[in-house]
Amino acid sequence: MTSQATPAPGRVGDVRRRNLALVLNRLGPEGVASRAEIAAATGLTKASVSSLVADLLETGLVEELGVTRGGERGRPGVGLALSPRRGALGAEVNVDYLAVGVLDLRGALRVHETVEASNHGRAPEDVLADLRSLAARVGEAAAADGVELLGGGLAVPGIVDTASGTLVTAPNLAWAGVPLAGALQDLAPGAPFSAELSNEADSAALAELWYGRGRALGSYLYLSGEVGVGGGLVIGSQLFTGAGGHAGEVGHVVVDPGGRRCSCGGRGCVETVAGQEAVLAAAGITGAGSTTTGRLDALTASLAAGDARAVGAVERAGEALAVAVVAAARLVDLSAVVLGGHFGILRGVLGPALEAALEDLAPGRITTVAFSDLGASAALTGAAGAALRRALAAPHALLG
Amino acid sequence: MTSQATPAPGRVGDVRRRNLALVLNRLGPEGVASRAEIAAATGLTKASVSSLVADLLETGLVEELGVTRGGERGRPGVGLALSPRRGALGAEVNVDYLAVGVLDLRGALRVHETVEASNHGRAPEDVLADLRSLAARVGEAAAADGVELLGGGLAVPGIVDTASGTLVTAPNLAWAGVPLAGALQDLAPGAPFSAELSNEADSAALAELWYGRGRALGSYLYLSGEVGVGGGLVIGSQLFTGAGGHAGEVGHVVVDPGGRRCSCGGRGCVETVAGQEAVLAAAGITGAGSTTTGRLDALTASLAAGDARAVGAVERAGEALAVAVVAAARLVDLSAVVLGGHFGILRGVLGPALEAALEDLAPGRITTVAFSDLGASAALTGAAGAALRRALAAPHALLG
DNA sequence: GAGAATTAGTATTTGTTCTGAACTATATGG
DNA sequence: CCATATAGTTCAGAACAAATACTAATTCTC
Repeated sequence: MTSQATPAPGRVGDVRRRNLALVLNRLGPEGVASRAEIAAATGLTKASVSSLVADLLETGLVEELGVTRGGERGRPGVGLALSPRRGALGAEVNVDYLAVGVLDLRGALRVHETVEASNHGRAPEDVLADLRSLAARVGEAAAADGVELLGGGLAVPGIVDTASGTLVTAPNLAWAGVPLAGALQDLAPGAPFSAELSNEADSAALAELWYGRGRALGSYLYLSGEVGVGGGLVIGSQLFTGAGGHAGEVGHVVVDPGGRRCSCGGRGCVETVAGQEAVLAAAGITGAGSTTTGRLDALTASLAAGDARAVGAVERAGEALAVAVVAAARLVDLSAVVLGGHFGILRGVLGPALEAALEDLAPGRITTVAFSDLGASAALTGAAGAALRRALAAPHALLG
Repeated sequence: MTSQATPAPGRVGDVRRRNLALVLNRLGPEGVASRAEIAAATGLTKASVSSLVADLLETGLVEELGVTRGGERGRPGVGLALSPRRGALGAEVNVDYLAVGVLDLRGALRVHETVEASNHGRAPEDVLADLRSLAARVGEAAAADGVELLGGGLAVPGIVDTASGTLVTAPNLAWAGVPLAGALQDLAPGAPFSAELSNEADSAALAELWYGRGRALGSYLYLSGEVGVGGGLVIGSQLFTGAGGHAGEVGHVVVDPGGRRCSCGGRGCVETVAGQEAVLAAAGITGAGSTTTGRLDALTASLAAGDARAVGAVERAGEALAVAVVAAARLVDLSAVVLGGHFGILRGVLGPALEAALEDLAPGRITTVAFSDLGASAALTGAAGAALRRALAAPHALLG
């Protein structure tokens, strides 16, 4: 829910909490700054910044780097930066694999391990047991590398209830109503911030914002091509979750009111044209005795060979995506799109088709069409990054 | 822009500013409360509430009502309520009329005056001169009625830049790049809060939220049928302005990728099917020698007579709107729509067509389709209401 | 190379604001 | 008339940032 929650009364201590986070966020993007620079940038006095930084050093989130040479006159400042000795664990349960990684506060993915496994229809408890042991192994590797975990995050391909840690429904895993609170607790045991559950497309969209193509954009629609078509809306450098908490569901925007029935019960949805199954079927690639990965490889081979049927199928997918992108552009006033997931491998044909359709449907409206370069670690990076930001937003929780 | 602006440092005084607004908002919806009730509801101590209320009484925004009888034991509380002696002026410049009204803090429209005039293509300075004298007359009437103005707002049918008070473009008025800062200053001269410029559909959407059908909803898409099709997104009881500040532009969402070229340069936009001109043309109602109002009357007459061509035109408009509404439902996770403006007079045919199309395209997704009952004063009510809320959010500005 | 200039960071006092506890004020009920 | 209950006020105490005056460390200039 986006609505303003409980009307918490303002207390005197809130001021310090806010200023701690303010100073910390100054350190975030730039990397290094001195107390004096922070004072100038935030409007706080040097005295206040000194006091706040002392607390932040105590939390372990920040460390001093020693004197920074400016070549100018006067006493040199002491460099301050986010500590690479603190991090968060990000995990992803997907249809074809499990993945866990540890991201430190400087943005480096310090450990990263993937286990290939077909999880569709598998019992959740079995998958979660595998995830638990993988997370333990990665967590130990991170500890050996000197990274202490602040929290964690788990991204899943389905609709989630973050508050309760429940996976409401994940058609591609054939899971529904799976309580994951226990699995979340085991991701980063003993960490000061609790792990949260998130949707995979949302996490990937955030990974783009913090570590990928979105850094330069600030506001964009992220499109994730997996089995379905997922989406995440980033508005003003923040994930926009909408009225009910599940915004950005691009897969079921209607692009052809007279079109085919969709599995959602609707008609003419994006997924009926640009979903993986729809594209493969339209390209004439049958599923007989082949894995999803194998069929996608066949599709890229057909595209490379210039097969007209395959090219046409991907072009139609691009046109369908364009209709949905224009809807987003009009409704939430966006001008950029970032494409990730399997859309990346279709880039050569999909990109031009999408751009051409956008020019036809709404000339000049969309000014940026970018493809992700984060690859398969996007979702876990986003989940871990979100955990780090929860810590950066509440540093006071780490103080005695 | 939705992005976080300047990183203002937290000061001790911020706490009081926030708590003043917190207490004031407790008074808002309910109407009456005692200091003790406010303390219990907000979590502030009785001592703090007493001190805050003393300041609020000084601002004139709040007044004591005398002892409230509870019939229970103990000392009775003193009722507190927003003062009906403070209000804001709302104004609207539209194609066919000028309108100005004064809304008080209790939500009553105390004065309201409309001047019919065809403003299309008229010189802005002439229209604004008329507006100025109308606002002066209404302002004096309000003063005579004991209402002191806190601020004002002006709603216009076009794209606005609120920060600079500029009307960027208003095709239906044939205006572009009109600086309105001067006109805004003259709306409520001497008022402590400066008047702001807003888009008409956005203001109408807010009027629904605060005084209309939106009170029970909290999140919805408002659709305004004027010459064009405008929209306003309300998410979590707040107007959502999107990445660039102009969200909710429903009129140019693509509903028919193979459809007609639109005046915007795009193709198959909502307005090419559900815009006033498109509907009238499809209904076979020619424009020869008749005003817009006259042609709309002819359309309603045809509908009442069951004319197949007119009914079909409105039904197709409903189907086009449904595609856009589903896009909004998916992208920002909404489940309610409120229709206003000229859509109200088409209600009998448009409502069922829209609902049927919604059931076909996305069964169960939209649970509420409501029509506005605020009539022609919606936009000015929203503009005035926004001015009142600016005052309620910053009561400290009224203290010495 | 000594002192002036300049910038970084710290210590101390002051004013604002909330909290908590004790207190006064005003009602109901027996 | 007194016990009880609720409303509201007063006052000391703690937390906090601002303002001011200070110390620390470096470069520039003569």
